[in-house]
Amino acid sequence: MSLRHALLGLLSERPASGYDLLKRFETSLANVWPATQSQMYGELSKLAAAGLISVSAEGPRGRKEYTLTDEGLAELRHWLTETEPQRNPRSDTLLRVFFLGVLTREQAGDYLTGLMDLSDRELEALRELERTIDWGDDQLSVYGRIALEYGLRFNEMKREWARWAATQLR
Amino acid sequence: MSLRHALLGLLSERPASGYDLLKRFETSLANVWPATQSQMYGELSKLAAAGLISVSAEGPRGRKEYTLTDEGLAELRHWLTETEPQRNPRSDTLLRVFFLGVLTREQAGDYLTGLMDLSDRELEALRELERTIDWGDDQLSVYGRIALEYGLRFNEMKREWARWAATQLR
DNA sequence: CGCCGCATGTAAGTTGTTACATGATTGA
DNA sequence: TCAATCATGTAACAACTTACATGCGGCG
Repeated sequence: MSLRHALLGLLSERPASGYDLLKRFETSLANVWPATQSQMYGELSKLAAAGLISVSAEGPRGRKEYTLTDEGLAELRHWLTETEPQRNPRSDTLLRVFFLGVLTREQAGDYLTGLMDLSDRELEALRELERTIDWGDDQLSVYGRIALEYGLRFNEMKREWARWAATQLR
Repeated sequence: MSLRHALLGLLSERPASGYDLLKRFETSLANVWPATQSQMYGELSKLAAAGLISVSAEGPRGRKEYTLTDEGLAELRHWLTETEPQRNPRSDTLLRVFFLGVLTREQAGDYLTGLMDLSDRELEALRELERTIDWGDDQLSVYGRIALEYGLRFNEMKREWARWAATQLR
């Protein structure tokens, strides 16, 4: 149910079309809440039907610009303050760890060093993102940086954990 | 597609019924790959039809004990060694951070301290789990401990990040 | 003999993915 | 003019959730 809130959240900054929103998903939200084009257009229709957003302008090529309604903003605030972030996310990466026993120690070690490399690459990508983003003083910048910091710390943690785990195998 | 591999992985240790597997999901795998009863029974049927597992015994109350076949073990190894753990998981928790700007600073701070508390509680639960589990020398214990360590480090990281983020708001 | 736990299944609905389909506008 | 980008949508399928449904077996 969070795709709808992601859309409401983005629209709380400024009106946008489905296409615009898609771009935002591919950049800032890609690491947090990926969504496909297909899913987005469907969800936007539902949100409009529910009155949480409305079509505020129409442009060329059938472009529809959506604006958050008062009800939409209220729903966004309600979600943020009254509901618990719960869903403990599934982790493919970690699931595999449980079953490394069916491999040789060497193969298991390879898997763990592979994870280290993955975290390194991810860290580099996040640092690159940090450099390229135009950090202003707006709200999204403040909280965007906080989210980015999470990614940095998370990947550092994963790298060190994988390093430690590899030593455990011996 | 990983539920099937989780089932294959559990069956690689020893044969079990759907009911047995469900218990394992509720305990060891609950934090990594939650699954419902409904989903499991369906997936077991599919795995049996595909020849990756087979019914090795039938017991009272229609109990069916499944055993991993050679093909099933091969598939498990293939998954572990040849495929990339990819799906960067969605994070409800982090998504919310992006939109804290629509709240007051105080409300945003409350959210972050709420996350700290959540991590603390999770840490306590994992430490309790560490105490109660009967850690043997078997494969699953070795790798289960490694997975648990991940959980501990992850929650410590989240707690410290949330603490840091709360200070950023001032 | 009655309750609790064992044990399996189905149905309906939601969310998310992949692929297909179409067409308008703009800038080189 | 033609290619890239803008722009929206639909269909089929896979994964997951929630709720409903049923019944046997063992133990006290």
